[in-house]
Formats: sequence, C-alpha cells, structure tokens
Amino acid sequence: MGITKTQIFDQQQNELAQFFKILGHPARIAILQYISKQNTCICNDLVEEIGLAQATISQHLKELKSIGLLQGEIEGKSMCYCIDIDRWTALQKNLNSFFNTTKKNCC
Amino acid sequence: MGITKTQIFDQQQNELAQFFKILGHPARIAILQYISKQNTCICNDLVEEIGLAQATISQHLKELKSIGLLQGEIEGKSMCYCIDIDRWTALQKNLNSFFNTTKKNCC
DNA sequence: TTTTGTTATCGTAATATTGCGATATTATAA
DNA sequence: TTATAATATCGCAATATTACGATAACAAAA
Repeated sequence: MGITKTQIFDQQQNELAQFFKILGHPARIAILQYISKQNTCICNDLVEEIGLAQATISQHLKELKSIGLLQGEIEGKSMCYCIDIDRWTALQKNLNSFFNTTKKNCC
Repeated sequence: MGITKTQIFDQQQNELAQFFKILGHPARIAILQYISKQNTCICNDLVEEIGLAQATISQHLKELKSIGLLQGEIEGKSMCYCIDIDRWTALQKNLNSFFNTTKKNCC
C-alpha cells in the first residue's frame, strides 16, 4: 500500500485534492507569492530568494505548471515564469465553490 | 533529504501550506463532503460510504482534526463528527486572502 | 567555435504518506 | 461481569515526496 486509491473517488474529488496537494508546500506558496510581488517575471532569482537548490526549485515550478498555474516563456537564456490569470481565478472559484457547497451542518 | 525545509519559510507560508496539504487528499475531501451532506453527524458510516478500512478513515479524521476542521463528540458508543463552522469560515477567508493578495502580475 | 549562464532532467538518499491488519480502548447491552 | 460494537492506535509494507549533486540541453556572448 502507500498508493492513494483514486479510483474510489470521483473526478471532482480527485481534481480538487490534486490542486490542494500542489499548493500544500511552503516552497510553492513562496514561489507564487514572489512571482506575484514582482512587476516583471522571474527566472533564476527564485533560487537565491528562496534558498533551495536550483534543481529543487525547478521541480517545484514543474508541479505548479502541471496544474496550469504557471506559464513559462523563454527570454534569452533565462526562463520567464508568470501566473496564468485565468487559471488562477478559475481555481479560486473552484475552491470557493467547494467551501460554500460543503455546508456547515453540525451536531 | 526528503524533509521539507520549513525553517526557511515564514509562519504564514507554512500554515497555509499545511492547510492545503491536509485538504490535498480525495478521501479527506470526500469525508468533508459526506459529513456536510448529512443533517445529523457521522460516525462509522464513513467506512461503508467511502470504502476504505476503518483504520484508514480514522487516520484521515485525525488529520482533519489536527487543523481544527472537525470536532468530535462521543455519542453512546459511537463518535459524532462535525465540521467546525468558525474554523471552516476562517480557513476560507485565509485562502481567499492568499488568492487575492497574490496578485496576477504577468510577463 | 568555444565559453558562459540558465534551466531541465536524472539518479539517489532521506523522509513522509497511505493503507491495512491486528490489537487496544471504551461504552453500552445482555 | 461478560459480550458486543465503535473507534483509536500500533506496526508494518508499499509508494510518494522532497531535496540535491551531477549532468544534459540550449541560447547568447566572446
């Protein structure tokens, strides 16, 4: 065992969990916050700013890309990452919908 | 390695990531949805409803309790779980605040 | 072409998570 | 008291995640 039994859950539950999971690491939170603070886009600065190895940052970026939150553009020899606005807004809507429909029935 | 370097992030980032992480499993999403669907509170039904072993469900409930989302009350020989409304609302606010302050500056 | 700077990927070690059977624990019912 | 039912915890196996060094890939600069 050790493998999540995704097949017993529906697509909405799996997708939602996947979003939450990817956001569930402080480095990825920090990356999103840093990108959003800059007017201009980010490349290697994240390595210095955050203090993880370049390979590690690259891996985190890849995961954020995997749910469509980040877009990357080649800019010379460096990479310019930015947040995908539409995706960002859609995700926020999604999560709010989960919070709102999961009503607060109590004992 | 393998251990998350929490010490290089601030408390807000770690806490936020922790919330996301705990919500980042389909079983825990399903548990929250199921509890919220019932007028009355839940006990052992989750085991049948969700289809994971009792030990596994109990573990997931423990994690949801760890961030304060669930409250449990002893009711006879069974356990009655419910969503903590205040906590739920506070968490939603928190996440929305993250989404809103992480502005959408793009390349 | 060679060098340099930047990012991605591979391989690996350390740790965490998931899931479950077995076994406590605890409270009601008999 | 003894049995029963519900939940929690322990211990383990399988898998996933995190982090990083080494190295590949690639584009601009020399």
